[in-house]
Amino acid sequence: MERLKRRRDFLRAARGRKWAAPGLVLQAWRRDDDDGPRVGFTVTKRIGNAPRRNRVRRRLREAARLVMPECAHNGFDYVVIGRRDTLARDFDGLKEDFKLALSVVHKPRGPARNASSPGTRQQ
RNA sequence: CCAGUUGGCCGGAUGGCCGCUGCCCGGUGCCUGCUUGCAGGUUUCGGGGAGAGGAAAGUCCGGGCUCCAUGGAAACACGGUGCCGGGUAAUGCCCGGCGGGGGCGACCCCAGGGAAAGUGCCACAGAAAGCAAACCGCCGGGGGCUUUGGCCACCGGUAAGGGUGAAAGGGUGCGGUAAGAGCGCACCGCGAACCUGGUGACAGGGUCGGCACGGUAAACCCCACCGGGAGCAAAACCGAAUAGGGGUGGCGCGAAGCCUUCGGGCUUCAGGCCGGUUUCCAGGCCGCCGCCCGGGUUGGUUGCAUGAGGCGUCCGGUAACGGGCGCCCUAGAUGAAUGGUCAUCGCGUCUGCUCGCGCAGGCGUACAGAACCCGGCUUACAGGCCAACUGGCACA
RNA sequence: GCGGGCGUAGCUCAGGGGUAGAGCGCAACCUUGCCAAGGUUGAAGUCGUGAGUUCGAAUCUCAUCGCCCGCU
Repeated sequence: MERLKRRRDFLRAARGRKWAAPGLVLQAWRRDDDDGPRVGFTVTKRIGNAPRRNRVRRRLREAARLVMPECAHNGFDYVVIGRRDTLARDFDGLKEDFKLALSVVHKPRGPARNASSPGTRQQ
């Protein structure tokens, strides 16, 4: 699975569809081609100090490795954003969050503006 | 056994399943080169082995390394350090000592040079805050008043007593005196030169002086010593791409020679520029200075892990540390690997049962993530281990 | 990686060794038929935290915590 490394790729994904789950936030951007899916991770300083951010990123990376081969679509760039609750979330729940977020994000168009509003149910 | 001091050490373990990043070996596909079966690069598969810390942190000091073309000398400025001796590549670090302070003690703490080089400040209170003075007092003198106890002002002598303050011009005692005073004496403190011990900081000793010299330098300052700047996103190479810039203002465009397509170019001298400033020497660069505008690259390799390295042992040294010998090689990422998950156990603590050994259950298991590399310092940290020493209690 | 700045009343800031201040805001009262404005009075502070220097520290020094900014 190819990783996103450029800042502009992250900024472009942020303009795409979003879904906030208890353990993570997913952003997706439909590219023009149909090459394999790509994924990037964002864990900000607000999450905690360096070891805590490392653990969050590693759990998200592992979840992506297990979930994406069957659920991700070609031609998409995904950005997974860590949350404070990512560490507390149990791993099976984290994988379910990921699957649900993928399915929501894949839905074509929908009511465009409130695409991210279901995420507010957490807090 | 309880309480404590100092120094050192550890920083969970095992297994199953699935993964990540380098390295080595073997196979496989592709590309390139030619010496035509080898070499190099790369894809993928299998096997082996390695993979965060005591602080990796804060970035507070000291270095290595690289660049600023480069080195030296002096002065000034700026910054830092500040008892003595030693250790070290070096330090503001470490060790040992000296002096001062704290603790019954083991032991701990101290930015600890200079206040007779100069300047500043010492609020309030107080008579007076740095130069000696005198508010209430105390004592003497002559005078006035008087209820014969004294009272009043004046002129002197004093600084013992009172009060203020953080601090009032040595302290305590005795003598002395009208009252007092280093006025005299003893002890303590202070100062000076001397002697002795020590490498030294300093300590000890007697002698003399007869008190003069308040505090503050983490106020300015003086003295001594140290310091060029930037930082691995340094820097070098390969590849790609673009450019070898343009505009504008000021100053300059000097001399000689040569060439010329008459725009100018080249050489030498003069001149200018180059470290925080100035000067000098050596050296380098070529219009100089200020402002504005524009273009390209955000790939790879090296740097990049053998180092003031670690461990063991012997020797020297009180120690920090140094030396000899032997063994070992121990992370190398770059949107950034070193993991995810499950199970069992360990450790600590609480509750219940139990005489107890134990059993069951709950909770907790820290601080924190390498980014060029070392030496220190500081800060954070669940829980635990070891050694030496101190005080107390009990027993022999 | 390198460097700089700021933490003082609810908010914005003064004060740079000697009793912590200003403006806005808040409360009470006066004024008015009522409100606003105005006036008077008042409350409100571990001066980010901890050590040190000093007789005395918001102020000077050191350490530490948090926030902000710049350069590469």
